Amino acid sequence: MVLLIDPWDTLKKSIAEVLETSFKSNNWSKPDKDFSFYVEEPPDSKLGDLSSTIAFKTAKILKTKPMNIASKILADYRLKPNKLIERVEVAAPGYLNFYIKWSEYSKLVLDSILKEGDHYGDSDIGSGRKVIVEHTSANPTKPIHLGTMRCAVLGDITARLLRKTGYNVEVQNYMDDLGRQVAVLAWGYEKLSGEIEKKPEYKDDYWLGLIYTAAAQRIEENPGLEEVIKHILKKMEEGGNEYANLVQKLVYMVVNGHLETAARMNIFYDLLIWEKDIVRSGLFKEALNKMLKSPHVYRIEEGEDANCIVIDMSPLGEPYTSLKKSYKILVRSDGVSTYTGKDIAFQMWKFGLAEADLKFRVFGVQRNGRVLMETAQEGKASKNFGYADKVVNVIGYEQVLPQQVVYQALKIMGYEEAYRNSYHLSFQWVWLPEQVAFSGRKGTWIGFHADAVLDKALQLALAEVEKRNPDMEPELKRRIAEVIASGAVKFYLAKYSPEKKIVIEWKEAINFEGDSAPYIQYTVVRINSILAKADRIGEPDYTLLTDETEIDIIRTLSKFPSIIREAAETYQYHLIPHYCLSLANKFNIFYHKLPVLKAENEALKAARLNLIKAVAQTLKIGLIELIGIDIPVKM
RNA sequence: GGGCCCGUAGCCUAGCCAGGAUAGGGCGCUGGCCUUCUAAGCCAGAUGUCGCAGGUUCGAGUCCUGCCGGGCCCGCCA
Repeated sequence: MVLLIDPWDTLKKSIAEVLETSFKSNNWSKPDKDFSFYVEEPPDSKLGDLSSTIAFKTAKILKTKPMNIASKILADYRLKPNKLIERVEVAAPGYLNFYIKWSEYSKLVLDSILKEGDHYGDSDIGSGRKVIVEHTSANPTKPIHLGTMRCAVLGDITARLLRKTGYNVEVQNYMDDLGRQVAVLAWGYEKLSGEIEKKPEYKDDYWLGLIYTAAAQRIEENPGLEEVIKHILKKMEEGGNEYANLVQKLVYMVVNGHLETAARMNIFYDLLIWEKDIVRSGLFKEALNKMLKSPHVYRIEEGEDANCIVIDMSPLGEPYTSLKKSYKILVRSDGVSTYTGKDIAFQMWKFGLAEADLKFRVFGVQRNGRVLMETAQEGKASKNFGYADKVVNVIGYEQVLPQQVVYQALKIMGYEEAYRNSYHLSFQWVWLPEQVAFSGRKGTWIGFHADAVLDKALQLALAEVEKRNPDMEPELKRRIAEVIASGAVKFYLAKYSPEKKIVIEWKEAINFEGDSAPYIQYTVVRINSILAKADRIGEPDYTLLTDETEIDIIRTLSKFPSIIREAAETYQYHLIPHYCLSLANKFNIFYHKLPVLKAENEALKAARLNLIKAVAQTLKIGLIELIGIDIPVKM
């Protein structure tokens, strides 16, 4: 049984109780919302640790001045004090300020954290339900660039956070191996691989990316080549021929490159899904038959869209009724499904609403020791994949409407539950300096693909490690530099709110100071170094932790479970990086002010040792477990 | 034409969903702190019409309306 301790929430609830008790005993009419809604944090801890503005909000209904209401609540509180609250004050023009009894609360917080260990912050919100997180899903024609990497990072943190909150998580990476782009790559490989030489230092995905970009440009200049591409596409669809085999080979080369890059950032997957297998599995046909049972899915008989099968979105009202056509085409007049159609079918499969004849086999073992599976016609059927209770698709913001269409389609077809449990985690793309967009075709990715950024970061990190630890053995230096470099880049992509566009700035992307992963890593390394010097921790007396820097740490520590829950429930994953920064900062302030090993007495020393141990432990959960950034042994 | 997202100091950003007390960080800048637990750190300082204009409210960065600037979406493309 997982312990579910949330000290901050406990505190807020007990204050809500104070409010509720007073309202009841005065026979005041209840406010609109739950009492805990009226418990907030004052801007400055001098004004209390928690406060309430309930007196303002109910003044009108109760026909009394806020000051009177607040005073009455205070008087009622005094009749029935709470053991976690030191005192309550009323401040003009009607604030209620609550001061925590730190001698009690600190012990509660630190005891629970040390007892729970790595499980601090765990919850059972998911109660074992299955969630599928799809992310990355990059075109397999070039290496992953920073934009795609942002998608991967957001998806990775989503998966980690959902695991922490009690979900059974399956991470999928969807690969379009039938699209025009791979046909272009195949053509380029045939015609240009002599011209664009593979140098030994090139990774496969980088080399093929160069070929793809050159090929795309060549084809753009020679419209006549379009026919050749069409021919390749046809062969690919037929399968079992030279082109189909070539494409498979190339796509595997690229995807292996993607996986290697992702692994550098501690990002791993459970299942690779090939579009080719989806198409051949009969999934779409099966799903379409189910869709056609809905009165809102039908074939158009006349007009410009004659012979198309469409889904009528008009029952949903705005914004669909104001589209040019209030329906979406699922099957073209030539019988081929559209992207939207396929996407609806795929989403149905994720929820187990269409089973399809999908087969699976082992793709390989990842660096973290976990097996990666892939769909394959030669594989075996399995019920381990799909059948999700909840689906999170991490996809760019430009697909907001298409994704909405997919989810709404589920609703229209009567899959209300699936509709409600579908979430599109959208994010803005990463832009190159000078606001240039990433483009595979134009080759703007060259030099800004994730590997290049990581390599550049590694170089800089190595120089820093060298400067600080000249005598360290080279292999260790390199390992430490790698952890610092990849951590810095991953953190950079994780710390911004997803709807914010990122324009790459080298100084920010490869930053080892300030709001960065190395700042947090350094903090943990620092704590570990102190802990290593302490032979044994005696009997702590937490009531001695009275300095504001100590109190501030305990306060922040105690909020961790609440932050995790909020991040997971509202999909605001950047809350985690920000929390880690804030906790690290609070420790560093304390560190510069007060001694640990040379504390005035043994009981205080033990209390401080446990305090910093709790900080290190919490930062490790945040950084390693939730963001997927390792911490070096030394810095 | 309809819709979505962003606009907070020279630069980057949190806070906006659930309105509250002097708008938090970081980079850069100025000045301090390593014979004392790792200076990738800490302290002090300067820098703000929270895009603009109205409105709602006892109270607006936060809610509503209109506008401006930037990005995006509205296909028998994916």
